[in-house]
Amino acid sequence: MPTSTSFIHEIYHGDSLSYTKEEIRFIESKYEKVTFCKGDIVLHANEKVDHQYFVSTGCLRTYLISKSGKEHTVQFAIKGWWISDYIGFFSETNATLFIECIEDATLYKVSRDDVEDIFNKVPKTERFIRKKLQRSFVSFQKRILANLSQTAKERYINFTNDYPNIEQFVKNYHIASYLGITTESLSRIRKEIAQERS
Amino acid sequence: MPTSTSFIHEIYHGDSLSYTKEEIRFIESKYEKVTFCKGDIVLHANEKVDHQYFVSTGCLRTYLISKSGKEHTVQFAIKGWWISDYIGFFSETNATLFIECIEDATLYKVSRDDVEDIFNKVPKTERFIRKKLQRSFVSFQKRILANLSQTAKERYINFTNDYPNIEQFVKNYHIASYLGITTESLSRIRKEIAQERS
DNA sequence: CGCGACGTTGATTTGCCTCAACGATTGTGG
DNA sequence: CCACAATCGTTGAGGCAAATCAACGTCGCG
Repeated sequence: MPTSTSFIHEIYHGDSLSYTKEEIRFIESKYEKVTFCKGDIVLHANEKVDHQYFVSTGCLRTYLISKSGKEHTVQFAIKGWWISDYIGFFSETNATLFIECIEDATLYKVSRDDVEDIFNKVPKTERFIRKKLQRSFVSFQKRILANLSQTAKERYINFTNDYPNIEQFVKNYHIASYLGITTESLSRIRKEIAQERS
Repeated sequence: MPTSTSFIHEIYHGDSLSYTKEEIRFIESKYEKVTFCKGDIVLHANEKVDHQYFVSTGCLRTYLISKSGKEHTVQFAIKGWWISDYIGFFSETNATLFIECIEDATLYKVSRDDVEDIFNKVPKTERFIRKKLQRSFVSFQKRILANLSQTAKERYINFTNDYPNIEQFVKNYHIASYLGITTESLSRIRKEIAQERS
């Protein structure tokens, strides 16, 4: 591999624009490679949220701990996805979520300020990021619709269909907390589905 | 008012950038003013979604009709908000939602293609729109968290606190379908809250 | 091995839904 | 100006999906 193939190509993969070596060097200087182990907490609730993370390998999730002490998973992220507490990151408030590493991970982190610097120095990145934002927007809209209009069983089936690559990494109690049900209920749903297949 | 004060200033209100007269004329040419009456359906499910709408006056909502025939409200929009079926608008698929006018409204509509044209001709608008997107993103994230972690009663109380300006326009059955409960349940919740205040 | 993490199963409770009937309010035509 | 219907919200009775609480397998690992 030539040295010109930078991790930046992985992050900006799918961007139709091409970047000069200088632009790549600049962008590269703003990202920091970090690694985490299964079980590590990348960000704690109430901390300042200054970074977002691009996932190169591994798996992470964000979750809320509600007043009653229960966990509610907001997002999973695997290879090629971004993750952060986006409420905190975008509105510059302290975190409400935890970011947890659930499978040994290699990430590229970038701060909010550096994202802005990149937009200013290499404006064409802004379009790419806007389109990414739009796609995320679409999937969150779909999630809201699913929560409003589907039963727990339907949501589980759709989850396994939509994210087979995530299912293999995560525990059932992660999925339950993503679907908004208890582990016991998910267990019964899984049993029901297994029986239907016989 | 000088003629240089265009409706564009209303739409791009809060944008710190200033625009030349020519830029404003160009952007203006891409927007079309439209009016709707209470009860009008601005967009039907299964239609192509080519436009988004900026609300100048009035009130609208988007909703899904699920297989079981029930309505689920995704979004309300009043003065200063944008509305569309953003799943369809961003992913260029047919609408899954209806857009309904629930209070006589004046809107400025703009097509997906014209939005792109504006970005190309007046690139500085892209940043403003991206920031708007980020703010929407935050509120949808909060909605997902609320649905996952709060009771119907908590969600109702938070809704009335967060959107007092919307509450005055909409019927209780609109709110119920936004919160993901039935009108009967909302009625009982309201009764309970009223009793607590005595 | 023995312990802890994870998943399952059963019994019971509960929050919300469903179905049905009944006010209250508003708008409309005779 | 009243009669009437339509729309919207409320109330009650009964049912159901999922939560809660508790106990018990099972697997992997120090």
